[in-house]
Amino acid sequence: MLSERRLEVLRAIVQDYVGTEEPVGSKALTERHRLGVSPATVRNDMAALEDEGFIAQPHTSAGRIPTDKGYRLFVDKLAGVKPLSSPERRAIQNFLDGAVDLDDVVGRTVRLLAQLTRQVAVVQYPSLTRSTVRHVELLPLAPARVMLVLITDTGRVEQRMVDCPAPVTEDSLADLRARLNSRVVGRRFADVPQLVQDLPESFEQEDRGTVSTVLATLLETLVEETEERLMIGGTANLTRFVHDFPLTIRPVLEALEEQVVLLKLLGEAKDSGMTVRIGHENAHEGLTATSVVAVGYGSGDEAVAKLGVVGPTRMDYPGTMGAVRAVARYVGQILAES
Amino acid sequence: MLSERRLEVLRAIVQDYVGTEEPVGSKALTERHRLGVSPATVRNDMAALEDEGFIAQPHTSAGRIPTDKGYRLFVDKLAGVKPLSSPERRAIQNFLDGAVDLDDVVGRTVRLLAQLTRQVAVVQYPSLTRSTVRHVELLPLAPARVMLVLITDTGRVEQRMVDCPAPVTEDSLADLRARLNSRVVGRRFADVPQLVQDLPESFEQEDRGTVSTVLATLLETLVEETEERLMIGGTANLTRFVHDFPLTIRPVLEALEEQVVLLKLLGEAKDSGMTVRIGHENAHEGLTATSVVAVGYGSGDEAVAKLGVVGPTRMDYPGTMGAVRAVARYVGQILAES
DNA sequence: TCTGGCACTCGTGCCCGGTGAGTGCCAGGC
DNA sequence: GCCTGGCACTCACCGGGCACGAGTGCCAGA
Repeated sequence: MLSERRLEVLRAIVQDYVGTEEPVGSKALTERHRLGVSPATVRNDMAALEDEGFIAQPHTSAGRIPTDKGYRLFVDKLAGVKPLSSPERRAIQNFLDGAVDLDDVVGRTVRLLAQLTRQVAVVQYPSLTRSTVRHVELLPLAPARVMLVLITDTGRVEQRMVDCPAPVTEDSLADLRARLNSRVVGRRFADVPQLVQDLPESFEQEDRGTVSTVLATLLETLVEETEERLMIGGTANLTRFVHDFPLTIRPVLEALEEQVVLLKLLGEAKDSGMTVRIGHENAHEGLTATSVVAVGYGSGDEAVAKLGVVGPTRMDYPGTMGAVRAVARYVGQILAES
Repeated sequence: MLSERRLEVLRAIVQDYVGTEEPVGSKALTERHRLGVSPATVRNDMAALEDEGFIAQPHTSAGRIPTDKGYRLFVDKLAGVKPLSSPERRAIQNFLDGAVDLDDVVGRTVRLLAQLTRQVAVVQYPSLTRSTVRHVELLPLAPARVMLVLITDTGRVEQRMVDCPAPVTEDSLADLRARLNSRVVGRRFADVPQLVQDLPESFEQEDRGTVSTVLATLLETLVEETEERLMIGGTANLTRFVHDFPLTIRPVLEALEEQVVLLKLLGEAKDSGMTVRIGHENAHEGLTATSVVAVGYGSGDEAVAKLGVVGPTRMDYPGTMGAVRAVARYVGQILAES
């Protein structure tokens, strides 16, 4: 195992490199940190750290930079989560209050997170299947056309157009609405399919077609593809690193445009607690130079969705983790209030 | 006025520069185009074009590149709109069909436009005020809490939570819903404020507070700030020009993140016909190296919103204009069907 | 009015040596 | 046994000098 001092050297290297964005040498390290030993000793420690694969030098006669493995050790053992300052906390609250609907909440959260971390922010809408049903509405728009509106306890509203096989009367629609709601309100969306399974049978023959069509549409909205939505922001922050990954920016932007990739990325994060994936730990090859910090959020103790940031592996992990966690908590509160 | 041949030279310069991304010289020009004259003659023409401000040279002993004024002349007089190939048309239709709701339509449109033009695509949601009301729904979620849902003929659905001053009965809510809808359904949202102006007066004293609150919320959703929404995509295409504007990419990304800027940009476009704004014609300083091609779209003959692309001034104008126009038409069709 | 010729400009690429940051190693000291 | 100062070595980076060539403007002649 590495000695205490060597870990300290690694921590110093990570901190300096994150700050200066330049390979750090033994002399600079002893000048900027009170390690209590000479550069020569640090050099020996650095050689050892390099043997273990925690740091590397871009070329001979340059300083060292942390490897993915080095960052991993730093995040796991050496760094805590830096709590936000109280002005920052107030700013978060002020910024998130006053959102008029869920789109607004998510939009503000993305901007806030991007601004706080100065990185690319990704916020997932509350998952339908993990939310509970607040109300299901059926609106007759034309004789054989109904709009289905789903409302969750997190404020998410989804609507679908339903083309019925036959004209529907106002009365039978009201009937369906009432019976549907009595079964599903307050239940989790994930349970809805089995809760409504036998519903068509309880209707008159003539309405069964309509009921089945409506239910089919309802179930379709719960399919993963349509139920998962997200918003991203702060992509301009990618350009902050234009000098050290000028062409790496492209695959990242491309990955960010692929909702599938992002959803997978967030999906891989643990449901509870914070997940940090560093460089090559990300499966997607466009993101091997980036790290992802993600955390679940929800109105209660259970996560209904995830949010996080994407940035270069050389990021301020303690600060980023602090901001991500704090924002997730506040968003949870806002959702619980609505 | 410029002679026919000089215009031809300008056209050739624009085409070559767009293709090669490099300043074009007199010799290369005569080799690649059948101008019927020698390089020396072309040089004289180029000198004249430069005097008039249509082209410029980045430095002595380099070829010429078009100026914003040169592109302007090219777009206005020299270039047509290039119609799409029929496979492209089919691809558009296939891609846009199968959208499940408006979000999906807009999302697909953005991706489609970005892919076709290989540039950044911007699509505005149908404006509320320019759409007509299909239905207004009031859902009781709690004794003194109502969800207001607006549905437009373009398929856009907006919802707002309303906290009422007093508990509302199911009956009075139904009453309000009925009276409200009878007044506004089929009318334009822009006219709604005056249509509902005297509505509270016709209610019992005890319900007036609730009615006013609901109406106030309704009117709030029509305020410009919340009513305008848009989606962008294809930002990864910006990196295609990383070698010729490596740091210019940042202000562009920043501008794209500012919804306000984008809305203003689209707002400046003409309601009917296509608008092309080139380089410095854009007021925003982050966008002086980019051009915007925008066009209105709508389910009928009137535009309900705009869409377009943002790209470098050195873009394929005929192709881009063709793609933008075609996509706008198809989106209009899709909206009309829904 | 067009053309070929010619001198000139100047950005680009390349080589090259100096500089300095940083390293690895080693002998000596605590 | 671990730490330290000293020392030779490596090599990226920087700036100057130089050749090259694309492209131009101008002019005389057709």
